[in-house]
Amino acid sequence: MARARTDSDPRVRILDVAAQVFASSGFAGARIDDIAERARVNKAMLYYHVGDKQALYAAVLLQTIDHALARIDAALAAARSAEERLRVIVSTVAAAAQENPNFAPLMLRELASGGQSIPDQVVRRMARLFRTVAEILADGERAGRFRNVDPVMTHMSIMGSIIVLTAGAPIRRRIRDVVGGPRASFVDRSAADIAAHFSDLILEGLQKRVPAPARRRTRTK
Amino acid sequence: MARARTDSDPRVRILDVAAQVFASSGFAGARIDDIAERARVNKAMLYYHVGDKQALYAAVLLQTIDHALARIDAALAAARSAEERLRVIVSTVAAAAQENPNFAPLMLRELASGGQSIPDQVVRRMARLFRTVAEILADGERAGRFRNVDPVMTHMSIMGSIIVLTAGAPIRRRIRDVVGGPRASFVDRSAADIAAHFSDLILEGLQKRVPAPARRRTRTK
DNA sequence: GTCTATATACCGATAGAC
DNA sequence: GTCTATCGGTATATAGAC
Repeated sequence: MARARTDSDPRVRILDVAAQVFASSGFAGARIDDIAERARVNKAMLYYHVGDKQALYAAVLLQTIDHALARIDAALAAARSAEERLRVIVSTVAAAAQENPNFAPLMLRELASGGQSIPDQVVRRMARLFRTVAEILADGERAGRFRNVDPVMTHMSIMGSIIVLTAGAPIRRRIRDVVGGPRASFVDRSAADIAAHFSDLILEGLQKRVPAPARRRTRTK
Repeated sequence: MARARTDSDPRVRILDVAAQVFASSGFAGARIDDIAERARVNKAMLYYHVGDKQALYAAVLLQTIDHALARIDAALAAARSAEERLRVIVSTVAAAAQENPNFAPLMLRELASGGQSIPDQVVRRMARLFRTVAEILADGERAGRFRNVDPVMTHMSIMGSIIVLTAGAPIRRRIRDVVGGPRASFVDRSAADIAAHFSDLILEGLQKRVPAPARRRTRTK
């Protein structure tokens, strides 16, 4: 025991491959035979080590979100102001999503099925992330930097945008082929791009601002 | 012919039920037997009228996005300024998503699978919506009302947030049960709520503005 | 712990009677 | 146009030898 959990560990390979297959085919579309073959283990061994399909899926979800949250925690340790902390969250989630291509699809599929098969362990981790963001928003508001916004709406807007932006690359590519020529920078977005543009957008949107010397008319409605 | 396409039309019932089943179970998880039974048609009749599973799925996607786009077009006809037009898009998409509970899950699942099975017809409609939003952003920038932002990022941020916000209700409910008590207004969000909060956020984020004078320090914790 | 072989069930699609 | 019956393929899961 205390064996290094490297690629030589069958369970590590299985979870790795399973994450990939579940992400691209969904739970119902994933094939145990496929996962076993690609992980170079016998199918019976897969059942022996991880259990049935549901258990495998739950393990994949837990591992995926844990990895992302660990990154966020580490990055958040150094951040101070509310603006900075929010920016760190956006850039770290974007980086984690880009680094692990399975993250966004897995979350999107769970979102689509109403999160019925999300284990409680995973829900607790999601709740922790929400609490963190809510605290940041409250801090920023107390400091007079942020407007008063609904934390739930804001948190889901942030996470939703990052995840959709990350997972949207293939569809953007198809849309570009229809919209027309090789429009510059239409498709390929690095995590840094996504983080920069989006945290700008959201931070501008949150910031308390002087009603702008009412040029002429501000609102239309 | 020229028969009214009401519930008495088997094809209408089939597409209706299929949208629901594909939305909640995904393509691989959907069962033809299930769809046929719930649409009260014989399975062989389903194949006779709509074709195989892929054709049925494509028809569902097309019908779903067409219905949403028709609403947007109608609502957009009356809007003038860039701000107003963007607000109309946000509120109409939110309303359409809330009204048709299959819309968000179907889009999320396609997003997760990279849109491989989206028919070209549907891609063209998505491209048209993108073009509309891009024009609004360009108009607003020309009028000195919006900052210069990337239209692709912005469009996907907007659509992603609305869709995630709409589809996120069940997961919010699960998170609430973990985060704690019946926090007011944590879960149930009307389309109007979503549209109002989010279009505020995005419009503030886009607006050209004078920054607020920094108060003091930022941190409480 | 590892693999082969198989139980068991289901699902998409169609043939063919009426 | 409508239905029954069924083919053929494939999926998860396990039994049992080694």
